[in-house]
Amino acid sequence: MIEYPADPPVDQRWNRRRLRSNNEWLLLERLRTAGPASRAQLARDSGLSKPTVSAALAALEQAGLAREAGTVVPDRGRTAVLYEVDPTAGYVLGVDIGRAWLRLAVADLAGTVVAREDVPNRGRSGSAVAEAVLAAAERVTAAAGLGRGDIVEAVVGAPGVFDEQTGRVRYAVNLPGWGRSGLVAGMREGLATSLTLHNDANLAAIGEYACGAGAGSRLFVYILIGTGLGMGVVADGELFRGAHGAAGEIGFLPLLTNPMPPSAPSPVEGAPRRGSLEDAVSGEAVVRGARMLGMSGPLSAKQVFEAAREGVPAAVAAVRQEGERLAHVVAAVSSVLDPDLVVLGGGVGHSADLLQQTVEDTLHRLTPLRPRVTPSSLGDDAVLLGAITTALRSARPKVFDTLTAPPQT
Amino acid sequence: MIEYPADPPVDQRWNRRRLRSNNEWLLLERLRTAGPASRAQLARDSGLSKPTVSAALAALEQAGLAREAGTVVPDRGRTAVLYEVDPTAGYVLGVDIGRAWLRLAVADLAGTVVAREDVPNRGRSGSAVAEAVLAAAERVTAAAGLGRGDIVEAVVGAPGVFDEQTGRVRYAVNLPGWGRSGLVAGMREGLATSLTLHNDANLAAIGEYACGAGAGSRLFVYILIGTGLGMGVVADGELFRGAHGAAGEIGFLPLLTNPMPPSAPSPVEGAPRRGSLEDAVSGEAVVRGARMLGMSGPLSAKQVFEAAREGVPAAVAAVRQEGERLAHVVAAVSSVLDPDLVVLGGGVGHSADLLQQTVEDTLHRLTPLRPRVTPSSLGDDAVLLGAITTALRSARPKVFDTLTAPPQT
DNA sequence: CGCCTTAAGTAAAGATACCTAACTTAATCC
DNA sequence: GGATTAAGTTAGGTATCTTTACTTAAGGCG
Repeated sequence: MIEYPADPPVDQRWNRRRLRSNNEWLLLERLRTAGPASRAQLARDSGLSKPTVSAALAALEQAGLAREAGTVVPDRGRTAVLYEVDPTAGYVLGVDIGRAWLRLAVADLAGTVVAREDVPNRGRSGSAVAEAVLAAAERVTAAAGLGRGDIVEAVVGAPGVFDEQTGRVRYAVNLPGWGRSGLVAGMREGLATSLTLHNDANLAAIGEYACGAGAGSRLFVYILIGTGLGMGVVADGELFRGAHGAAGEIGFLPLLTNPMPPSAPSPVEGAPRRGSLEDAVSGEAVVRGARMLGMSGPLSAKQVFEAAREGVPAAVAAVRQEGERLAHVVAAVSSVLDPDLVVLGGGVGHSADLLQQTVEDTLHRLTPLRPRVTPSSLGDDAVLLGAITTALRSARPKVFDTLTAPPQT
Repeated sequence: MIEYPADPPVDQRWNRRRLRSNNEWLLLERLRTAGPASRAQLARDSGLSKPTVSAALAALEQAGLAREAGTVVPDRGRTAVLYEVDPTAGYVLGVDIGRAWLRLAVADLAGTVVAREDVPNRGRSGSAVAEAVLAAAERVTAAAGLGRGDIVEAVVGAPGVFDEQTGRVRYAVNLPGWGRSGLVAGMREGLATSLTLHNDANLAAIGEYACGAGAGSRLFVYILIGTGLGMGVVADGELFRGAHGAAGEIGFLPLLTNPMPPSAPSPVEGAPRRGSLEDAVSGEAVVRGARMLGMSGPLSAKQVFEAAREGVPAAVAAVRQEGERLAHVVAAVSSVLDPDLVVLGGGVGHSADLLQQTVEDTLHRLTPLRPRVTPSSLGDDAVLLGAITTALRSARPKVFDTLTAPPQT
């Protein structure tokens, strides 16, 4: 690292000096994904020679990145010493800023959650949310027995599209004041770590892909139906962002769905556009539909679904209509992206079992490109787990670089 | 290559033995993308030392992959010897199977077309097309002064989605008999090279991205509007395929467009589904729209556009309606993918200048996510150039591996 | 119990490909 | 014609990997 210019050219990564480091990284990744293994085992699997593996593992152990993990006695021959990744080499913070709840969790490098806190969030405005996040982050870090410096990376999920250039959040329809500039910068400063803000539907997609119903899918789509309507796309394990990070903002799809009168005009800044798909498919639309079909009294989407489960005809019909509308969304998305799996999540997604049949039947009518459609398996934790997964992705190489860097003079 | 197992594990690519080879590859790529350069220049740019670069270039020249390209006299100092990629180290074949024309071209490794042939194709059925392709490939290869063995890679573009597993083409709506099994295998055998079949809209997208209007776009969408309706998506320079290679089959979008009566029932196998978007937006729909608005006589889409250019009111109105329908397509695609550029190509795309204003105005009404929309710049050659680009991509590493492989005993 | 077999792990020697430093070559400038 | 500058080469040194051969530690067996 010393003999090369400060800003090494691209080719530099191929240089011999990095070969050692690269092999160490590959061995560490192998340990992480394939579990504990002996040095001889690693040598066989990686194609490296035994002496090389021994040397690399000694260096990794020295750096605090790997550790011994017991021994195993083979059928014949000498006892093998197993090694595993040391998950305590670094920690990450995940935050889910939802309309009703703030959820925070600290996880170690293996992804194990070591502390968690859920805080009610209803009614808070932009800057109050940012302050509440900072306070809760402080508490949850302490609860994990950690200090600030132990958090290598923080990832925050929230509605809207964050624009790195202006430092503002766009399309954050359901969180008043969240679009204000400087909020993210403030949080970043307060946490004193690398912090990134992501769209909640995108993180939920990653969460569901990494630890939920989406595992192993080649092209995975997560549709978040709740207060608003969002979508996250994971292609070959990578989040699909689009040119401006706004991929999946399907609230603006001009679709041919069954008739649904627009919501009443609203003076609230940033409320869903009347007549938009978001307005026609989100939770509140289910309520409107049920009212049109004759239900009365104070209603929530949840109550409509419960009534449908009990067989109340108007509720059943309202749910069927919602299923048909959703099928149009799935059909549109499928014809563009060709996913093999669509997961329905969010408030309405919780009742996806009620919707599934209608969605599948309608889909059959609409298009020959029909992906599998299933309900979310992580429920309300999808965003939080996605935030942790995303944070781990950037934290792991960062920790590796830090701990294997040559000692400074 | 000899000391390692036949099927080397993943990590193997990091081994020292491959370091040399990798650096040679990187230097070659640098020569290819940044043009001729001296060895000292390459050393500065790549971060490798002068002796290493000299040795690598000697090996590349020996292998026939690079060659001297004149000299240059700097302001002061010794004359530098320039090197460039040797484009004659291998050739590729690109084929565009269109409804009206077969287009074939042979290009060298630099992408320069060295022979080309266009053959009328109207009225041929599946197996006749395959035979015509083989015969024309034979002729065009000979015209380039090459034999079979010189063609390293062939890429064929055609409508429909090719399924590697069954060996059949699906959704090839406008090419009767093209869905028959074994056609691709037959062509592969007849050409005696590695041959792959790709969707025509996908290849056109790659062509337009690599050498046309899409250059430099982060997320680029090409919409092919002609006999049918297709789309290709290029994200960060890579084609986006979807889980089953059917991404971009937007003929099945359930969209809310202005009214357009479905085409007359057709007994032809595989004709566009009546009432589908494909049926409502493709070239033939423009004709139907014009008839509804009062135009009569034998009409083609081209003629309607020409009439609109001359100001015939019914034609102008028909074109405006087509523009509105297209805007819905662009709006839907944009809300899912968030592209920064949409290029309109194919027969209708040729008249994109007439459509552009309407598309932009309608888009404005529909959504805040508005990508740039421009007409194709390659016209009818987009598919062919995309095929060549795709073929080059796999041919280049293949040629490199072949020519740098250690001599067999 | 000691010896054989087997497999894990280590030590020493050899190979490769890189870097640095110093040199040679070839051009311009004065 | 010599100084200067930059291209390219030669020679020597170093890091990292592989190979080969060895040591260590376990179980099986006569």
